[in-house]
Amino acid sequence: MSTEQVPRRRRNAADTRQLLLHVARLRFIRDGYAATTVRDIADDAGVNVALINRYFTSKEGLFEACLGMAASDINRDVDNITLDQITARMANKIATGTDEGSLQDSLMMLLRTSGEERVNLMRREILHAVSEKLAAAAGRPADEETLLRAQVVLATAIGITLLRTSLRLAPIANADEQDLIGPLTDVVNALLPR
Amino acid sequence: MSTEQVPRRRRNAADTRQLLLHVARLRFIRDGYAATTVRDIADDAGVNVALINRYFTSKEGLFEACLGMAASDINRDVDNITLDQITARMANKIATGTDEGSLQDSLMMLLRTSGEERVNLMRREILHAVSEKLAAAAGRPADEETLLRAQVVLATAIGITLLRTSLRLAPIANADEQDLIGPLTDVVNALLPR
DNA sequence: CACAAATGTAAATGTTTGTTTACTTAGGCC
DNA sequence: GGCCTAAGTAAACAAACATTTACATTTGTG
Repeated sequence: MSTEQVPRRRRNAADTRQLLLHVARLRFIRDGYAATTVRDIADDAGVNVALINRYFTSKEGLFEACLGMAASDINRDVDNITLDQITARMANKIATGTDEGSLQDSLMMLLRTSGEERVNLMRREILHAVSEKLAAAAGRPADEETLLRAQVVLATAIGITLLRTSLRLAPIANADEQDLIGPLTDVVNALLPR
Repeated sequence: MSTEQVPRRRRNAADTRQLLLHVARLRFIRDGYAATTVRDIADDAGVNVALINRYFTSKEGLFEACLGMAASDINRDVDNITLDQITARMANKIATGTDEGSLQDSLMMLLRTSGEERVNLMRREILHAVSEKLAAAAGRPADEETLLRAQVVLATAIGITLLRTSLRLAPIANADEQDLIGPLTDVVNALLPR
């Protein structure tokens, strides 16, 4: 049996910064901002606590950086999306496991709050952009009602993600892509008919 | 101008207990478990911190009591509900402001976690019961797919509540009962066709 | 009215928190 | 190859935290 020694990482600021981002994101998503301690994060990364303040000035700064990552990931997912793709991509991205930058992760990250008002504004802007892209995919004039309906689609995605990852409620938590695609198709077609 | 002195409440264990429950629920819903301090709660109630431990043994105990309240409230809301009522009641209960025991409050409370596994089990049981009642309202045999579809309805309610109360995302955050009833009807009919 | 139990408070306790400081170690460049 | 800067660490810091203890006040009752 190997000694499970992590292959001793060489000193590299960029790599360490990235590593901290990665493990912090997982913690923030799973436990939330307040319940996550900077020592938790540092231990996960196998580095000293002080590095968090060195690279991100504060716990808050690290959180904002994680939020920025989630924003990029989720924007990439919904960019130039078409109405036909919404259902399939939602089912796929939601059902697919929690790998780095998955839609589930990004959505959960967007639900986390640090209490800072600036962060709340960021979250609102990101989600507003997402719902506008969904509304645009519907192809209809971007009126208030279309936007509202797009946000209900978004709400469904968020709710499903919550029930699956945070609450682990059966059977939806164990549903695979194939199980989800039917209900999701019905919801999207009902909310954003072509 | 009056001195704004709160009408000095007489000593009464039951009343104080209830008062603590009330203000704690609001805090837990708004700020989450970890971000809420027992001093916040005690100050809101205008009583000494030690009373929390006296009446609920711990912060955790107080949280569980709040969760129990939310469970009762939400069960009352979905008990014996019929398919026709789901849409109207969802739209009404979601749109209606955040008064004591509102559906929005109960749902938000169910999303809060203290980290304790026992609490996670409670939340899962409550939501499972809710989704079973929704499935029962659909009138169809209680197979897995009906339950899954009922949980997607629940997910939509949760998502909308989150977007409204926690993220305050416009325009869904400002939508009134009349604005919501259309999209909600479409979603419920699509997921649980009669 | 007195007194005992119930209700409430103030203050102290020991952790845990995020952050800072002073120090050590590794790595690239002339 | 020595050296200077970048990268990382250990230890200490004060503030905030949940909880406990010891004490005060109110309230119902004989």
